[in-house]
Amino acid sequence: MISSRFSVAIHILSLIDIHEGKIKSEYIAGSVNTNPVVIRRIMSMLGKAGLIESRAGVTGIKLLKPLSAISFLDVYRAVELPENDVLFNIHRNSNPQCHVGRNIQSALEQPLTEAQRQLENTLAQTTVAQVVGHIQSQS
Amino acid sequence: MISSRFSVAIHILSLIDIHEGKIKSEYIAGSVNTNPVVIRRIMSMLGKAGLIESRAGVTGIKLLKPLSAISFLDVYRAVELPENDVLFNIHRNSNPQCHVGRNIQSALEQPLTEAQRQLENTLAQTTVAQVVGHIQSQS
DNA sequence: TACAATGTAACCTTATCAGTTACAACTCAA
DNA sequence: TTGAGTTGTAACTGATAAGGTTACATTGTA
Repeated sequence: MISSRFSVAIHILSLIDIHEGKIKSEYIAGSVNTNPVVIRRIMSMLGKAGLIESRAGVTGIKLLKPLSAISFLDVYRAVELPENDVLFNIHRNSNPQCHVGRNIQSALEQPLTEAQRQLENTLAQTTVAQVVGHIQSQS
Repeated sequence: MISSRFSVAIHILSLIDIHEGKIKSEYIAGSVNTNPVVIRRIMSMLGKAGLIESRAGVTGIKLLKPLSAISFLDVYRAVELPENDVLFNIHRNSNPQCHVGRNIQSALEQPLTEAQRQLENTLAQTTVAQVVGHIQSQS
């Protein structure tokens, strides 16, 4: 299952936008209902992905792109798939002396890559701005 | 990341088909390069999903459907998503006194459900028979 | 009846995640 | 310039899940 970091990250970005950056990690933690360090940890990933910027000692977070230019895929890539960007964990070390063991990996690669591509395609089509739009339309 | 159970399950089904069911868990384990109990554990899930049938004491596994009728989605559902069938873990317990916290969950539900649906759609379009076809076309 | 295979429970190790404490580094206002 | 307040991170603690392993009861068959 994809970790809750992903949905928390979208929550964080929405709050930054709505409060125009004048917000601290402790406030965000109060809205998410978790510890400020959890928030700062996720913000650190968003920062490394070039989505936000913040500075030690300074209250406030800057969005480096408008939310309409930040897709779910951008967020997903920022906080998930740490090393190899692969969704399906194909077992390695199959027995090369077995015909099936020798070829199973290459047989799985194409369809599973395609499935991941479709998932990412869909994630690319929603922006965080749409989330804020939905939230603002609620009472 | 989706666990390797999924790819191992496809490996198992391919072997059963190629050997026409005359095969034991120990042999499969040799091809996958793991412990027979790991294989039997996954076979148990495939059995509960109605894809295969085997009996204690009897060598051999029966496919309950032709591989051309077993999609990657069938296998995925058999061995992953144990309880709630949800791919994205949305954080619960957001602060209901915060406008964002109160509405983030409903804002995320629709796009994430759609993304999962697209992934599953793609998985539904590949069958395990295609994997066996690919393997048999190799040397 | 004895052998061989399956089905499962139980345990261990490892990895990841989320929560938490602690603290260094940094800003800015008084 | 000092002190309060904030961020950035390291480190530790469960909790949970996965894969590997041992052990053994159950079952069918030669």
